[in-house]
Amino acid sequence: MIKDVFQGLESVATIFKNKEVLRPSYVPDILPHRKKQIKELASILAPALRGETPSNVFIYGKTGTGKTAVAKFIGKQLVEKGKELNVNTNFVYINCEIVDTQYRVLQNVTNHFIKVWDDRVPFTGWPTDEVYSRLIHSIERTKGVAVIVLDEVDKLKGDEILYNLSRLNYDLGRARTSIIGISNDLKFTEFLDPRVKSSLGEENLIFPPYSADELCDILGERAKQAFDPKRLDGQVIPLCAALAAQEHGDARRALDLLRVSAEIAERSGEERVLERHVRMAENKIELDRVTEIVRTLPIQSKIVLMAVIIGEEHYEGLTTGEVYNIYRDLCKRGGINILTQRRVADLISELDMLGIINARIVSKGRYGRTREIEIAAPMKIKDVLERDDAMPDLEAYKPPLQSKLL
DNA sequence: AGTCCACAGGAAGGGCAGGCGA
DNA sequence: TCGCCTGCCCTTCCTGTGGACT
Repeated sequence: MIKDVFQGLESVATIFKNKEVLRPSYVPDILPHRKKQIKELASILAPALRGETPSNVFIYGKTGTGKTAVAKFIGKQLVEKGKELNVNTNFVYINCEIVDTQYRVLQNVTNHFIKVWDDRVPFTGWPTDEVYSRLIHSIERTKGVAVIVLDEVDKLKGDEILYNLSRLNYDLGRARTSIIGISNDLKFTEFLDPRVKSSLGEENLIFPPYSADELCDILGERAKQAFDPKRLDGQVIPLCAALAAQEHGDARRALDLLRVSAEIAERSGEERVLERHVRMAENKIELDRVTEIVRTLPIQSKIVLMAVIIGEEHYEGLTTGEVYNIYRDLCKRGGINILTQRRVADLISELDMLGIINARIVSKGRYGRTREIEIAAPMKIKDVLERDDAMPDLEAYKPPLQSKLL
């Protein structure tokens, strides 16, 4: 019987002073290299402080370029300034990846204005138009301006909600609203209803990716709060910044790298974070990413992937036909229906696009044209597949002999 | 030069699930 | 609740292809 498993662990010396500032959800007080965007957004929303309607804004930028941080930062300031000037300003933040239907967006926004628990709109049950009129009523009562941020707005199911929100101002009396849509998909607006498109895109803000130097500043700023300076080796921050800049200037990735590096250093009982911890963190993050992709793959793709792994262990220059033979065996063993080779070829292409395998077309002359396939991800993914309940039993499985050549 | 292999990959269409309006 | 629509997954059928072999 193990008693008190946390005994001794709670007081272990920690490298972190404040780990929370490295989390993606944290909104810093200083946003380096985003002065221009902050100024622009502030000037767009400034009319709110005079009780006038600010324009709707569409913010575009790749992940980790500070869109959300800037929006939240401005929102906080707006509400504070409003209090100072005695103007009622409200700021509602919705992440559309989590809240993705018309009803739930309306419900969330409405509930932001309702302070009494019993009066809140329930998760389900009300007709959508009733929630809408409750929202109008609630905003109306504030007699002020409400800024509604829809983060990852491209994840919304249907654009009706955008249309409804954008026409809120026509249904409101004294109160006013402004919508800020945030997306990392520039093409998103192309598919919108033209009315919504023109309404949402009154103002457009583009957030460019950070350069390696800029990421250094951002990390430095956060690191000041997160660590005691002597806990970090001088090379750690530049390395994290350089690795993240290689991707697409993603600050979130840079912060993740720094945090995971420090966690690894801490767990291995070291006093300082060193360059090699960053390298280990890079591998760990990559493995986590691939593991997650593999774990959530549909069963047929998992079996194809397993066939590739087994094939690579037994064959030289694995081809589509060989993978298909192994795949068929695995399906038979697991009692799973067998797809056609045409379909499996497409699944192989999909795995290739996900970066889990490499498949390149080669011509073997007399012996036909095919794809040569190899695993591109760490071999640990085999464990992930084997742990899957739906996978066929591989006990004592031997793939068919390599068909030709060699 | 022509043949032939082992596929790649496009096109068309069937079957099914889920969403939506009447 | 029903019928319609849409999107997705999949099959079937087909044409195209690079290079070793004849």
